[in-house]
Amino acid sequence: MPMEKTFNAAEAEARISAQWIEGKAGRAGAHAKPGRPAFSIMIPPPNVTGSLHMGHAFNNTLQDILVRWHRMQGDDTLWQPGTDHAGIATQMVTEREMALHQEPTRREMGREKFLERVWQQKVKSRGTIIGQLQRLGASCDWDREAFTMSGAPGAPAGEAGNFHDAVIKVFVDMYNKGLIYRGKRLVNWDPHFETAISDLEVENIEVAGHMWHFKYELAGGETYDYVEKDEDGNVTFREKRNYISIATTRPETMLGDGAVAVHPSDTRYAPIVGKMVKLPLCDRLIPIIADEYPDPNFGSGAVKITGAHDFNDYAVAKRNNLPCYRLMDTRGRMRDDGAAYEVAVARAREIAAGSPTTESEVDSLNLVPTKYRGMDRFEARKAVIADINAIGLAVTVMIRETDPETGSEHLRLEPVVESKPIMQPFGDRSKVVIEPMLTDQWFVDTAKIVEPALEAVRTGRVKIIPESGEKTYYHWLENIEPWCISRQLWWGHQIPVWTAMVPSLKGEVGSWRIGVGSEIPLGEAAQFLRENAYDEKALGGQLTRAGLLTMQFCAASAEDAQKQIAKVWIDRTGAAPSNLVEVNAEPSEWPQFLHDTPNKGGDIPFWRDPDVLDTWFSSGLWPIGTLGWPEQTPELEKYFPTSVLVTGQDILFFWVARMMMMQLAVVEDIPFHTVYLHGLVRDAKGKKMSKSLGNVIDPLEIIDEYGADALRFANAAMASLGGVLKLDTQRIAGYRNFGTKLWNACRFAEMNGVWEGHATRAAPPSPQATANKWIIGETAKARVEVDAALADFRFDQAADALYKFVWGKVCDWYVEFAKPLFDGDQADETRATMAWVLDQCMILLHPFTPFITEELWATTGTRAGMLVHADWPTYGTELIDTEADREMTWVTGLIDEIRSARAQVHVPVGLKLDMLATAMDAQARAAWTRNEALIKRLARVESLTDASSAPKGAIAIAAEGASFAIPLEGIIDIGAEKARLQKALEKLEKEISGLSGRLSNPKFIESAKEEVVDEARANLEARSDEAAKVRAAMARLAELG
RNA sequence: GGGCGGUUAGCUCAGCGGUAGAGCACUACGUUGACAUCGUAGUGGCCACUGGUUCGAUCCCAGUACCGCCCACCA
Repeated sequence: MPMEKTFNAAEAEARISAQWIEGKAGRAGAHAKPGRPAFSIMIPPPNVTGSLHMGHAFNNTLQDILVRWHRMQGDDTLWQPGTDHAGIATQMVTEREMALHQEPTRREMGREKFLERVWQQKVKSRGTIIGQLQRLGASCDWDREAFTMSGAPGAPAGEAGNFHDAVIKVFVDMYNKGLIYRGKRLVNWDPHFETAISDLEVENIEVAGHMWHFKYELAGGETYDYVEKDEDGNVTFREKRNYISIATTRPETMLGDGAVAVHPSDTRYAPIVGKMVKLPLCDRLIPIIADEYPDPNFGSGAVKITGAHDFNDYAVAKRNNLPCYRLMDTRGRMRDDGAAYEVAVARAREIAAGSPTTESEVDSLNLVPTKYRGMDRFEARKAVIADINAIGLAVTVMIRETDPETGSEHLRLEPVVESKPIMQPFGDRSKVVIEPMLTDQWFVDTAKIVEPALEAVRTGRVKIIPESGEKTYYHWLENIEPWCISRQLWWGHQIPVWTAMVPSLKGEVGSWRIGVGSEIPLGEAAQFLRENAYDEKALGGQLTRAGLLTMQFCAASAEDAQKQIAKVWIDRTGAAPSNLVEVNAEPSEWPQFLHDTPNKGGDIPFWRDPDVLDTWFSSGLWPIGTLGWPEQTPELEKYFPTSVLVTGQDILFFWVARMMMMQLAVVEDIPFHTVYLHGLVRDAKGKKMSKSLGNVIDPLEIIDEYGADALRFANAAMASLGGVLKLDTQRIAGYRNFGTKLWNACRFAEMNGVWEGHATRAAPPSPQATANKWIIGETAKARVEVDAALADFRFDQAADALYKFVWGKVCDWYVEFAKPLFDGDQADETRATMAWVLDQCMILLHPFTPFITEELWATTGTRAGMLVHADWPTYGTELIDTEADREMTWVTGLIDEIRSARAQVHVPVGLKLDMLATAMDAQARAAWTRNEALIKRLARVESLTDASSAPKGAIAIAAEGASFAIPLEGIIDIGAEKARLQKALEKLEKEISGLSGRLSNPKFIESAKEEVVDEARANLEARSDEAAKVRAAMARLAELG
């Protein structure tokens, strides 16, 4: 059956994809050859939130190119597929979906039911994603598909796996090494999702904000001389004041102020440092303190300090031992819990007066005045501003107003409100304003594990491409902050830490209250207990049964935790706890357990931390986790560290840096040798693709319209290093055409019986015809170029080389040369050559355009196997015949010249011309003779005869070693020919003047490299030669008039 | 405020010491033994600006302007 005119992508892709999958073409180690190295890539696991977008298509195309390339070379290749549970994003998507279908809310459902629901979402999205990857042609090992939450408790059937175990083990190990700790810290709190998030999940966006100025009055009616001076110390302003002026962009937080801070060097406030001010709207006094933080040149130079709601203020509060009063609940509303305001504020005054307290007590005190309780934070802001204005404590300016009716002037005081852009933090998922919130969270002590990650890149053990990525990497890691890894979500790996009641040792009670209200970070306490608890002397030598305390146990399972708990009980009391019961408790309920125990009904409660881990904690273990760690599997042995990580530069910190730190911390090895970072895919205009802009391009739509190969080739061609990748469908269409071009070259071959009698064509033939010799050399050049480009991750250069070779060399020239050759004596060797060359095109293009090449492979011969497992060629320059190369350059150059001249002089395309050779050296003559049929056909020349000189009215053609003339009196457009020659001459003269200018400069001769000088001389000679010929032709033309 | 990158043909981008290339778009011609998802020929560039290094700079260096991106606590 003859080939169709075009490749039917829609039909063939589905069929071929199924063949690859069923034949396990991407199986780990498929087509591996002895003695070849391993090559492995871990897919950046897509989130199970929906479907893949163009960025994924791009990213996975590059991976597949590398994987197919290595597999064909015989490397033991693994491309590990899988998906990421993406805690916050997936929980969000699922809840959105639930709302859409009027299902019960998450809280109504309860944790267990909700998790079942999310698993459904996971299954659905996973199916979509895997289907998309397969449509793209991704040759992953589908039998190894992984999921970052596989094997988690509650996973439905079919979701078994060991990733969860690996994550838990790492947590436990890192905990035991003191790399993970729990602590009450100010974290970024997302009031929408009601969870802590890491610094990286916060987007700082500039918004139009306001700054309000309030007066805080000195206590006891005191006053002071407020004096401003200029740089020279001259007094510029003096006033008796009874207040200090503060500025704020967040007035509602003033309710939780713990102090007003001024810079120690600020002479304006020196008289009142240490004095107390009355906190407006609150029945509290707060001190004026001196701290380095305030900038005396900004605003009034005095800063209100709200330790619980601002990162800077928190640092100041810590330094100065100020209480941090939390004002908001988890939803960002003003607190409405705890004791009545009067009671709370009374206690706050006691604390301020020196009454001993604990961090947990301070946290439990609700100092939001009754009026504001329960208000949304932005409502509270308005209310606070209004109330401050009402009591006259806003800083005001005097405004002169003219009454429009009476025309009378009067003065009015107006509060100072500056409008200014401020950087406001938003949750990257929720898009709501992030609230700094003082909560108990788990942290990775990144400072302790960062150094090996930095070192690995500094020493070149891990290479980041492009290099600029390394700088960014250093910059972030060198300034790394503790990583908050706990999330108050339900979907994720639950933190493997249990809290249990254990008997307290003497002296422990009061000082060792661990859990809510702990004085010591839990990690430290636990470590201390591990180190000291069994040494009775260290803890006073005696057990007391008087009390119980909470102790935390980090364990891989509840059973392990129970064993640990029992051991502590045995060590302390000599007996295991009678009735250890696991209870479910939210953190807010923990204090109840603390107070209701001991021994309520004889049960000893223990409970698990309800929080889950940050998604990136688990995806940070992707390389080892997917290979079966902690078991020492053969795959781990073989494929780890992985070869390359291909990922977007936007997740360098989120993922790449964390994988580096975690792998090095856990298995003391790098996760990958090379990191290839690519830019973000944008639309044709460079705009970010977003649903709201409506410019999202669905990769499946592109594949439907142009085929997967076209998308893939476009992706490869776009993959230049750095910057934004603008995706243009016109370009994709162009590469679809490229596929068609190859298809039709094969179709031409088929029509000419090229495949017949050339079933085996693994080795290049040894033809006689120059054109055949030449194309073999061109093929070798292409192979060398493609390999070099891919070795450097220059997908664009590889794609470019292939495009130029297949279209520019094979189709434009070689197929045309073959036409006359098929009619001659060398028809058979030409068939053999073309069969081989087209095979090479398929092989070399296969990593880029796997579908069409696989289809052609099957169509054009009887093959031992599929193209996906064909051998990648290794031939190189030895296949280049320099003589043939030179000759064909001469031939194609001559054809170009004749065609160009014909077109410009408006010779009818169909007209075959007689040509004269006015000069021809031996080499030129030989070249002509050997390729006469080719030149005649492509240049539409009827005959060539020798002539002593060019006749009048002829167009002149110059070639190396030869001059030709085409007599066209009466046919040619003399004006056009004159113009053509004039233009050619101008160009030549420009070149000549440049060259001779250089050559006449003695310094050039002296300093330039010899070969450069020689080249310039040769060029000058050649150009001068040509120019002479052109001038002669112009002279002849002039005679014609 | 700090860091990184960019500025080359109408558009999207390569090139990166010897005075410029591709694809698309555009123009003209074209049913030549595969291909109109095509062919042939062409038009189109003070390589952002200003200095410097060099025999020679789009390329190296410094500065300027503009544009991106990332990071950052100025209340």
